[in-house]
Amino acid sequence: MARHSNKQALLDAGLRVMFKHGFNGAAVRDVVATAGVPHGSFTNHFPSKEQFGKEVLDQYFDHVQTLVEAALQDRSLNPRARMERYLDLIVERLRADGFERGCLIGDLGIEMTQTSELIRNRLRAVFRQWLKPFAECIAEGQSLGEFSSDFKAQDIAEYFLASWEGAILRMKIERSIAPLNRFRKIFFATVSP
Amino acid sequence: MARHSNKQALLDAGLRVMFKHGFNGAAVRDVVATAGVPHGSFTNHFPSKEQFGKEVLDQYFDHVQTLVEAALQDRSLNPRARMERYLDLIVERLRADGFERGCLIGDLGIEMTQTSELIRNRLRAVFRQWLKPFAECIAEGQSLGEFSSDFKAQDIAEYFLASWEGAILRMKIERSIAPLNRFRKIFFATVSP
DNA sequence: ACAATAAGTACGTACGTACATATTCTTTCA
DNA sequence: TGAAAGAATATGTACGTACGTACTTATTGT
Repeated sequence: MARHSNKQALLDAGLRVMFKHGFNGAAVRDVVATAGVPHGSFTNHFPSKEQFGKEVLDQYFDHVQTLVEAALQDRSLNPRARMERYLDLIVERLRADGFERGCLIGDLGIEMTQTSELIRNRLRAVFRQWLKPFAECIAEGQSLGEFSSDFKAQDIAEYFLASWEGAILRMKIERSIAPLNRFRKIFFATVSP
Repeated sequence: MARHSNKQALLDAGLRVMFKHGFNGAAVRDVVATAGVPHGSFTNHFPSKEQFGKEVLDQYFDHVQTLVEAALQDRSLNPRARMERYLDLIVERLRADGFERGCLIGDLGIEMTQTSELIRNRLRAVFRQWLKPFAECIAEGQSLGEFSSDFKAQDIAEYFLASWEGAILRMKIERSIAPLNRFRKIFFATVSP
């Protein structure tokens, strides 16, 4: 497969178009035009638009995981600072998009859970995998006294990611960084021991 | 206007169809079929699908506001108990839908902020109005020592509603009440003084 | 009488997908 | 090593359906 195959171009374009118009609003014709590839390539590589969406999600989550690793595996930082670092990385990207785009995981979670079991099940697996390093990080933080031990580390991680998605939602509506900063400030202050 | 005019039937059906398929996935034909009214009624009452979506949102928010008032104006309860009561009322409705439907405000916030300034601006106004009674309730709770005074009441209210939307998002993916309960438990425990 | 609502149909376009064919890449064996 | 065979990818077009909206005429209510 070539370095920049049509399939890869379609996945990249799909991410961009789905970010802007959502899954239902992302027409296959828009995607192939954005990718600059002929129409037939879509049919060749993807049996359906639903499967295409699932693969776009997979690729997006791969990218998210590189950010998670970059932040949470930085042993030069304490657990809490690692999580703040993760938010830094995400905010950097959200700012680059003018706070117009959010998170594809949240976008598909809102739009597709009632119409595609394929994507809903993938999202469930994504969350499970996404949470794991955060739960571990928080558990370590608890043993260092950085996080309250009133709750299970897993529960705090779930609360953290879900609330973060809520903050991004509000960010999209306001097109402002304020909801993100508010979340950071209150979350870290309130989950301290 | 009759008690059950076609316009009202369309708004009701629109809410149902948009809950299931989102705005882009809600075809006008599906809406009129669900409403059991002829096709022309849609054109008569709404200049565009976008305007229709905005009116569906308005009506939905009217309903949300009745729940806010029912809970937050119950002076027999303390501020914190009033907010828990609000969550009770919402959870009751979410459970009735098998945790498949979420909140239309969040749904449109994810799907429409990049494609409809009409709806985005309406959502901004909705949030402003939605927050107000919560900020007042929290301020009262702060004076009673029920909420931490480390943050402005307004900021806690924003954090509360945004994080709640995040919990609903996760609920939709998992089709489970767990994310809602987790939010309640951790939020109220952590924003205590 | 007039305005508002109801109703049916039709238009031009956009949709996801199917399909036939051409080209490129990979594997296999003399 | 090199050519033939087979698989994967590339490409253009066409199909049947669904889309949002416009338009004309009827009915109701004041």
